[in-house]
Amino acid sequence: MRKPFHQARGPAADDSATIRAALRGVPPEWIHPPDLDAARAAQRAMAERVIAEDAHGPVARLGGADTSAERFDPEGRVHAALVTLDAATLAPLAEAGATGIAAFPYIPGFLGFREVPTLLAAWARLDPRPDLVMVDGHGVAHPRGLGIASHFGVLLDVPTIGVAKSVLVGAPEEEVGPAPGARANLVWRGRVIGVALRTRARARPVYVSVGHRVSLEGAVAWVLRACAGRGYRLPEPTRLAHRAANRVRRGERPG
DNA sequence: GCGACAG
DNA sequence: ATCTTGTCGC
Repeated sequence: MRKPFHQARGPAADDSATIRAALRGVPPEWIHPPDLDAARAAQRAMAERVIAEDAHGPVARLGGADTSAERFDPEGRVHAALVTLDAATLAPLAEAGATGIAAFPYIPGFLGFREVPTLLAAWARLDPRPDLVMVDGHGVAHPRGLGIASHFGVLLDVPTIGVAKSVLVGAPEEEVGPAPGARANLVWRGRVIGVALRTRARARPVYVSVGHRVSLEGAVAWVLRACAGRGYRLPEPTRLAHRAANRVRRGERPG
Protein backbone atom coordinates (compact mmCIF):
# COMPACT_ATOMS: atom_id res chain seq x y z
CA MET A 1 0.00 0.00 0.00
CA ARG A 2 1.43 3.36 -0.88
CA LYS A 3 0.30 6.87 -0.45
CA PRO A 4 -1.10 8.55 -3.55
CA PHE A 5 1.29 11.39 -2.87
CA HIS A 6 3.72 12.52 -0.25
CA GLN A 7 2.38 13.81 3.01
CA ALA A 8 4.75 15.20 5.58
CA ARG A 9 4.20 14.37 9.23
CA GLY A 10 6.08 15.07 12.38
CA PRO A 11 6.01 16.16 15.99
CA ALA A 12 4.38 19.48 16.80
CA ALA A 13 7.69 20.71 18.21
CA ASP A 14 9.28 20.50 14.77
CA ASP A 15 6.44 22.53 13.34
CA SER A 16 6.85 25.42 15.72
CA ALA A 17 10.58 25.50 15.07
CA THR A 18 9.93 25.59 11.34
CA ILE A 19 7.34 28.32 11.74
CA ARG A 20 9.60 30.44 13.92
CA ALA A 21 12.34 30.18 11.35
CA ALA A 22 10.01 31.15 8.52
CA LEU A 23 8.67 34.12 10.49
CA ARG A 24 11.96 35.59 11.63
CA GLY A 25 11.58 39.28 12.27
CA VAL A 26 7.79 39.24 12.22
CA PRO A 27 6.21 41.09 15.18
CA PRO A 28 4.03 38.74 17.29
CA GLU A 29 1.07 41.13 17.08
CA TRP A 30 0.96 40.60 13.33
CA ILE A 31 -0.25 37.12 14.17
CA HIS A 32 -1.76 37.44 17.64
CA PRO A 33 -2.89 41.04 18.26
CA PRO A 34 -4.34 41.65 21.75
CA ASP A 35 -7.46 43.39 20.43
CA LEU A 36 -9.15 44.71 17.31
CA ASP A 37 -7.39 48.07 17.45
CA ALA A 38 -4.03 46.33 17.47
CA ALA A 39 -5.27 44.07 14.70
CA ARG A 40 -6.18 47.06 12.55
CA ALA A 41 -2.79 48.63 13.17
CA ALA A 42 -1.06 45.38 12.26
CA GLN A 43 -3.03 45.17 9.04
CA ARG A 44 -2.05 48.70 8.04
CA ALA A 45 1.60 47.95 8.74
CA MET A 46 1.53 44.70 6.78
CA ALA A 47 -0.35 46.34 3.89
CA GLU A 48 2.68 48.56 3.33
CA ARG A 49 4.71 45.46 2.67
CA VAL A 50 2.48 44.04 -0.01
CA ILE A 51 4.23 43.85 -3.38
CA ALA A 52 1.69 44.17 -6.18
CA GLU A 53 4.07 43.13 -8.95
CA ASP A 54 5.15 39.81 -10.39
CA ALA A 55 8.14 39.61 -8.07
CA HIS A 56 8.38 35.83 -8.02
CA GLY A 57 10.47 33.17 -9.68
CA PRO A 58 9.36 30.50 -12.13
CA VAL A 59 6.18 28.80 -10.99
CA ALA A 60 6.62 25.06 -11.24
CA ARG A 61 4.22 24.32 -8.42
CA LEU A 62 0.93 25.94 -7.48
CA GLY A 63 -0.51 25.90 -3.98
CA GLY A 64 -3.95 26.10 -2.46
CA ALA A 65 -4.94 27.10 1.07
CA ASP A 66 -8.24 26.82 2.90
CA THR A 67 -9.77 26.11 6.28
CA SER A 68 -12.83 24.33 7.58
CA ALA A 69 -14.70 24.59 10.86
CA GLU A 70 -17.47 22.82 12.74
CA ARG A 71 -20.82 24.59 12.93
CA PHE A 72 -21.05 24.61 16.70
CA ASP A 73 -17.66 23.77 18.11
CA PRO A 74 -17.24 24.73 21.77
CA GLU A 75 -13.49 24.31 21.27
CA GLY A 76 -13.45 26.85 18.46
CA ARG A 77 -11.21 24.69 16.33
CA VAL A 78 -9.95 25.66 12.90
CA HIS A 79 -8.86 22.95 10.47
CA ALA A 80 -6.43 24.11 7.81
CA ALA A 81 -5.06 22.49 4.70
CA LEU A 82 -2.32 23.37 2.25
CA VAL A 83 -1.91 21.56 -1.05
CA THR A 84 0.80 21.57 -3.70
CA LEU A 85 0.02 20.89 -7.35
CA ASP A 86 2.11 20.54 -10.47
CA ALA A 87 1.59 23.89 -12.20
CA ALA A 88 1.59 22.35 -15.67
CA THR A 89 -0.75 19.44 -15.11
CA LEU A 90 -2.57 20.54 -11.94
CA ALA A 91 -1.90 17.09 -10.53
CA PRO A 92 -1.65 16.99 -6.71
CA LEU A 93 1.87 16.52 -5.37
CA ALA A 94 1.49 16.98 -1.61
CA GLU A 95 -0.86 18.06 1.10
CA ALA A 96 -0.60 18.96 4.76
CA GLY A 97 -3.13 19.71 7.45
CA ALA A 98 -3.23 21.26 10.90
CA THR A 99 -5.82 21.95 13.57
CA GLY A 100 -5.69 24.93 15.90
CA ILE A 101 -7.86 26.92 18.26
CA ALA A 102 -9.15 30.17 16.79
CA ALA A 103 -8.08 33.19 18.82
CA PHE A 104 -10.71 35.26 17.03
CA PRO A 105 -14.35 34.70 16.15
CA TYR A 106 -15.24 35.34 12.57
CA ILE A 107 -15.33 39.10 12.07
CA PRO A 108 -15.50 40.43 8.49
CA GLY A 109 -12.23 42.22 7.83
CA PHE A 110 -10.25 40.18 10.36
CA LEU A 111 -10.39 36.71 8.87
CA GLY A 112 -6.61 36.42 8.75
CA PHE A 113 -6.19 36.56 12.50
CA ARG A 114 -8.61 33.70 12.84
CA GLU A 115 -7.21 31.38 10.18
CA VAL A 116 -3.59 32.31 9.44
CA PRO A 117 -2.01 30.78 12.57
CA THR A 118 -3.33 27.34 11.65
CA LEU A 119 -2.44 27.80 8.00
CA LEU A 120 1.14 28.52 9.12
CA ALA A 121 1.20 25.23 11.01
CA ALA A 122 0.09 23.38 7.90
CA TRP A 123 2.67 25.26 5.82
CA ALA A 124 5.40 23.98 8.13
CA ARG A 125 4.38 20.42 7.31
CA LEU A 126 4.07 20.85 3.57
CA ASP A 127 6.70 19.29 1.33
CA PRO A 128 7.31 20.14 -1.40
CA ARG A 129 6.07 23.67 -1.11
CA PRO A 130 4.49 25.66 -3.95
CA ASP A 131 5.97 28.71 -5.69
CA LEU A 132 2.64 30.55 -5.71
CA VAL A 133 -0.34 30.03 -3.40
CA MET A 134 -4.03 30.66 -4.03
CA VAL A 135 -5.74 31.49 -0.76
CA ASP A 136 -9.49 31.18 -0.20
CA GLY A 137 -10.48 34.80 0.50
CA HIS A 138 -9.43 38.28 -0.59
CA GLY A 139 -5.96 39.73 -0.96
CA VAL A 140 -5.76 43.52 -1.15
CA ALA A 141 -9.50 43.76 -1.89
CA HIS A 142 -9.99 44.58 1.77
CA PRO A 143 -10.84 47.72 3.80
CA ARG A 144 -7.22 48.14 4.87
CA GLY A 145 -5.62 46.37 1.95
CA LEU A 146 -4.77 43.23 3.87
CA GLY A 147 -7.13 40.33 3.32
CA ILE A 148 -6.11 36.84 4.39
CA ALA A 149 -4.23 36.11 1.16
CA SER A 150 -2.00 39.15 1.61
CA HIS A 151 -1.70 38.48 5.33
CA PHE A 152 -0.43 34.95 4.73
CA GLY A 153 1.81 36.08 1.88
CA VAL A 154 3.45 38.97 3.71
CA LEU A 155 4.13 36.94 6.87
CA LEU A 156 6.00 34.28 4.91
CA ASP A 157 7.05 36.56 2.06
CA VAL A 158 5.55 34.04 -0.31
CA PRO A 159 3.71 34.88 -3.56
CA THR A 160 -0.06 34.63 -3.05
CA ILE A 161 -3.32 35.32 -4.87
CA GLY A 162 -6.69 36.00 -3.24
CA VAL A 163 -9.61 34.04 -4.68
CA ALA A 164 -12.89 34.88 -2.95
CA LYS A 165 -16.39 33.63 -3.62
CA SER A 166 -18.10 36.88 -2.66
CA VAL A 167 -17.33 40.57 -2.22
CA LEU A 168 -16.07 42.14 0.99
CA VAL A 169 -15.76 45.75 -0.20
CA GLY A 170 -16.35 47.42 -3.54
CA ALA A 171 -18.39 46.33 -6.55
CA PRO A 172 -17.78 45.23 -10.14
CA GLU A 173 -17.85 48.35 -12.32
CA GLU A 174 -19.95 46.53 -14.88
CA GLU A 175 -21.73 43.26 -15.39
CA VAL A 176 -19.46 40.32 -16.07
CA GLY A 177 -20.05 38.65 -19.43
CA PRO A 178 -21.44 35.10 -19.55
CA ALA A 179 -18.45 33.40 -21.15
CA PRO A 180 -15.61 31.91 -19.10
CA GLY A 181 -12.77 34.40 -19.01
CA ALA A 182 -15.10 37.40 -18.98
CA ARG A 183 -14.19 39.94 -16.34
CA ALA A 184 -14.97 43.28 -14.73
CA ASN A 185 -12.86 45.43 -12.46
CA LEU A 186 -13.73 45.33 -8.79
CA VAL A 187 -13.73 48.99 -7.76
CA TRP A 188 -13.74 50.55 -4.31
CA ARG A 189 -13.43 54.21 -3.52
CA GLY A 190 -12.41 54.92 -7.08
CA ARG A 191 -9.65 52.31 -7.06
CA VAL A 192 -9.37 48.99 -8.88
CA ILE A 193 -8.77 46.50 -6.07
CA GLY A 194 -9.47 43.27 -7.92
CA VAL A 195 -11.28 41.55 -10.76
CA ALA A 196 -14.63 39.79 -10.87
CA LEU A 197 -13.86 36.81 -13.07
CA ARG A 198 -16.18 34.35 -14.76
CA THR A 199 -14.44 31.01 -14.46
CA ARG A 200 -17.36 28.88 -15.54
CA ALA A 201 -20.57 29.40 -17.54
CA ARG A 202 -23.75 29.77 -15.50
CA ALA A 203 -21.79 30.14 -12.30
CA ARG A 204 -21.27 33.31 -10.31
CA PRO A 205 -17.92 34.99 -10.82
CA VAL A 206 -15.03 34.68 -8.38
CA TYR A 207 -13.19 37.72 -7.06
CA VAL A 208 -9.47 37.73 -7.73
CA SER A 209 -7.06 40.13 -6.09
CA VAL A 210 -3.36 40.61 -5.49
CA GLY A 211 -2.13 38.69 -2.49
CA HIS A 212 1.62 39.31 -2.44
CA ARG A 213 4.43 39.40 -5.03
CA VAL A 214 2.04 39.10 -7.94
CA SER A 215 0.36 41.63 -10.23
CA LEU A 216 -3.40 41.76 -10.67
CA GLU A 217 -3.04 40.70 -14.30
CA GLY A 218 -0.74 37.90 -13.31
CA ALA A 219 -3.20 36.78 -10.66
CA VAL A 220 -6.07 36.66 -13.13
CA ALA A 221 -3.96 34.73 -15.63
CA TRP A 222 -2.98 32.15 -13.01
CA VAL A 223 -6.55 31.66 -11.87
CA LEU A 224 -7.72 31.10 -15.42
CA ARG A 225 -4.93 28.63 -16.03
CA ALA A 226 -5.84 26.78 -12.85
CA CYS A 227 -9.43 26.50 -14.05
CA ALA A 228 -8.58 25.35 -17.55
CA GLY A 229 -9.98 22.03 -18.58
CA ARG A 230 -11.87 21.45 -15.32
CA GLY A 231 -15.53 22.23 -15.14
CA TYR A 232 -15.46 23.99 -11.82
CA ARG A 233 -15.99 27.52 -10.62
CA LEU A 234 -13.02 27.45 -8.26
CA PRO A 235 -9.43 26.98 -9.44
CA GLU A 236 -8.03 23.52 -8.79
CA PRO A 237 -5.66 24.48 -5.94
CA THR A 238 -8.50 26.12 -4.00
CA ARG A 239 -10.84 23.24 -4.71
CA LEU A 240 -8.39 20.61 -3.54
CA ALA A 241 -7.47 22.66 -0.47
CA HIS A 242 -11.15 22.93 0.42
CA ARG A 243 -11.63 19.18 0.19
CA ALA A 244 -8.45 18.55 2.15
CA ALA A 245 -9.53 20.91 4.93
CA ASN A 246 -12.81 19.05 5.22
CA ARG A 247 -10.95 15.76 5.54
CA VAL A 248 -8.85 17.24 8.33
CA ARG A 249 -11.99 18.33 10.15
CA ARG A 250 -13.50 14.87 9.82
CA GLY A 251 -10.36 13.30 11.16
CA GLU A 252 -9.50 11.55 7.93
CA ARG A 253 -6.23 13.45 7.74
CA PRO A 254 -3.59 14.48 10.28
CA GLY A 255 -4.27 17.80 11.87
C1' DG B 1 -27.07 56.56 13.21
C1' DC B 2 -28.00 53.08 9.22
C1' DG B 3 -26.53 49.28 6.35
C1' DA B 4 -22.74 46.05 4.60
C1' DC B 5 -20.05 42.49 5.85
C1' DA B 6 -14.29 37.23 2.87
C1' DG B 7 -14.80 32.46 5.71
C1' DA C 1 -17.93 28.35 7.41
C1' DT C 2 -21.87 24.63 8.25
C1' DC C 3 -26.65 21.99 8.21
C1' DT C 4 -27.78 18.32 3.44
C1' DT C 5 -29.62 14.20 -1.52
C1' DG C 6 -31.46 14.14 -5.01
C1' DT C 7 -32.99 16.54 -8.71
C1' DC C 8 -33.99 19.73 -12.52
C1' DG C 9 -31.74 22.12 -16.31
C1' DC C 10 -28.07 23.78 -19.52
